[in-house]
Amino acid sequence: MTDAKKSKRQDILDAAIVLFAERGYNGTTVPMIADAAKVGAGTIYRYFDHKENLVNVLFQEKLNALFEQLLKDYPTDASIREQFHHIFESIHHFAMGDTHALHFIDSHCNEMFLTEESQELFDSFIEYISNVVRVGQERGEIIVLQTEALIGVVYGAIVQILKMVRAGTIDGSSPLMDNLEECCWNAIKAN
Amino acid sequence: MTDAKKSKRQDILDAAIVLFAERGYNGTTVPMIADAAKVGAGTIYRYFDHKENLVNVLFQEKLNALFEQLLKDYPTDASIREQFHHIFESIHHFAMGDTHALHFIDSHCNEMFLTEESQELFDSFIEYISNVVRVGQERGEIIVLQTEALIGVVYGAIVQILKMVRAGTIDGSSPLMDNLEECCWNAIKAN
Amino acid sequence: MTDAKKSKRQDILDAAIVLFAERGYNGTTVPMIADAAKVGAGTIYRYFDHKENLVNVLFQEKLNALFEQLLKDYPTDASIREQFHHIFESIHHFAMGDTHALHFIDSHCNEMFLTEESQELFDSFIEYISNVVRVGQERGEIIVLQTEALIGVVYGAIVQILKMVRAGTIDGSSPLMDNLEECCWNAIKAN
Amino acid sequence: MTDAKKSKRQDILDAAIVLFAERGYNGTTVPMIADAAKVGAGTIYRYFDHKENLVNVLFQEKLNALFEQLLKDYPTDASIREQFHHIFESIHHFAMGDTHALHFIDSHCNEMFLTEESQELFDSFIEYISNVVRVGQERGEIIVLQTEALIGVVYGAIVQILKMVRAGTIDGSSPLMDNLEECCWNAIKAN
DNA sequence: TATGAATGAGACTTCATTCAT
DNA sequence: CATGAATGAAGTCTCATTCAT
Repeated sequence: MTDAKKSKRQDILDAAIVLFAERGYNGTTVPMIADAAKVGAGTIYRYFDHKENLVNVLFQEKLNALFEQLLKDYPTDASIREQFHHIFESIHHFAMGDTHALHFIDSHCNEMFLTEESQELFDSFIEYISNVVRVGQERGEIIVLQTEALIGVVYGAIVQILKMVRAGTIDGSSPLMDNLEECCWNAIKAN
Repeated sequence: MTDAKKSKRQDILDAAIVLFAERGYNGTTVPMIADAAKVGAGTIYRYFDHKENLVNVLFQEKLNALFEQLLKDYPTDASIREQFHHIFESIHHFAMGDTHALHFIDSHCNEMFLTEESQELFDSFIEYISNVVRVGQERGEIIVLQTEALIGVVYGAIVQILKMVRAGTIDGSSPLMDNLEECCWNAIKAN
Repeated sequence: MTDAKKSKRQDILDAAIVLFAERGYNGTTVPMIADAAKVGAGTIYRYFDHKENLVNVLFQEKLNALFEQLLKDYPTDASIREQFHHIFESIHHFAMGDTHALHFIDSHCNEMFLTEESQELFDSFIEYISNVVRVGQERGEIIVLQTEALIGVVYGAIVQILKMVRAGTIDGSSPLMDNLEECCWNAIKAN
Repeated sequence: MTDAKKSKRQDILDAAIVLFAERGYNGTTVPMIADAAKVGAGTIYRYFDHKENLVNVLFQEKLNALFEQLLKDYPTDASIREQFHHIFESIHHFAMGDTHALHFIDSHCNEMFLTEESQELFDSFIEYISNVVRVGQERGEIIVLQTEALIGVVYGAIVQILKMVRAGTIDGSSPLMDNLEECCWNAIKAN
């Protein structure tokens, strides 16, 4: 009771993301979630139509949170390098604050149980970054190669780094992360 | 009988890897595999003790194949840049020849149903590349940062690129891939 | 709801013992039990970990009930003949009250799926009777032959008689049963 | 090869009876039998239509063997006591020569997979002994009680004794067995 | 004749979902 | 609202039986 009484709905989401991140959607049972959330199994169905609904709600909420983080104080008028810094830092900050969210998003973003809405949201997230890359290419700050490919390089690198932070393989604090940001930038910067 | 007489065991493995890559281990049922392999469900159990055994055999076979590809004509005495080229090209070549294998490996390498043997094989694969990075750092060809982190950057980038090739988002042929190799190298090269 | 609200657990046990007694453990399927108990197949697994657990619980419950019957009003200080009467009557009474229990116990007491606990319970039951025989031998009331063999004679005879009562071959009411008790006693009495 | 090369059919029967006696019909798989008999699983189906056929053939062969043993040198004109001796000895001898047969017969004689023919054969075996008891009752050598009940006492006792011999609990050699025969006789003799 | 790989029906068991309390 | 007992469809796995060799 120290922490107030968050709504059951939130308890369920909080329990589910940990399990989905660790065991995957199909490896996680509804009773597992209920136990972890300390609610009855039936209660989950008061808040979510079914398991697929739950995972989609979770996916969208987390992606929206990441998106929000990204848009917060976005340096629209800054150089692409500075925008890149903001993006990297936003994702990093997001992953630090919500240990399982980024891994959950990445490991579920291609699953067939995602609704069109979920997929579109993910696409729009990628698209947002793509635009930055495209502008960077136009401005000569970023190497001119197929945009999607560059996104892949950077997205893949960042997500992998943060997975390793989550796993404890590497440390997620500033000095190293700043250097890794530089690495990622070096991968796509012009020249 | 027109085409050949591949063993049923291979039919099963071939069918399973596609399904595991597309739907994940837990999202794939044994009857699905049997149907795709055009064998009876019971036949699968002649060749594999259980589903977990099947996924582990597959994981190890594919990882060994990747490893072989990597070791084939490995330029031990070349510069780290040339070794990096060989590694990138090997993985690329492997992914081109076996569409689902790399994605299967990457999406299952942290699952709890992998046996110790499977995990150790994966670790030894990562370790092999780590050593290259380490030597590169000693020789001043690669930036000096925590080795694991650099591996993460490069591994994440490569795998993500090849996932996108598999998905058809980007084209896996030479000119682009050579450039992407350069991008990855730029991420970790000294200076 | 007219009749009472026995617990599902008891419904399952009641259905299972009939089937196990009639068809044996391996000849009885879980769906058979579920149908007979008028519950869903899954319900059985709320109360019992697996089929083996169910048969062991049943074995121990019935054996404990028989043991209780045996110990109830046990004439510790009476003659061995009187103790024998009590034993015979207890088993008879038990078999009359629970048609399938004795046959179930006898036909499953050597099966490999019984846990050590189940086997020990059965052994302790036999041991209890053995002690009576031993004392009878010491007191000169019972013939001096290997105790186990005498137990076999009497146990085999009683169980077979009660199987035949169950099958309807013979009638389980007093006059005949009293005579059969005398027969069994005659088999082992001294002189 | 020391022992000649018995027919495969016999190998199968020999392997099957051991397994049926130890694990029951339903607890024994056809591959188990094939392995124990050192034949291919398919071979079993050359000699027996199906598993049920096998168990019925076995049941009838063993019962016929027991019957033969019983009829061999049967002392038709002797006293009932002497006939009883012959019966007891025959069964004992049969059980000694074929370790698993009696237990197999007893533990399968009420199963639902027995054909009518098998059941009738068993009934005729019991009937044969019943007639002896009946004559004994008429002659005043055996107590006058429902014949079936007396059969039950004696049959139950004998079978249980021989099960215990098979299990090694008691020793099946002469001095003890003669005494146990006397016990069984005492159970049913007149006065 | 003998084999054992192959099959698929059916066994045991799990789990998403419902519903009486 | 919340629960968790109950359900049965569906999953994993076994095994009696067939059939190409």
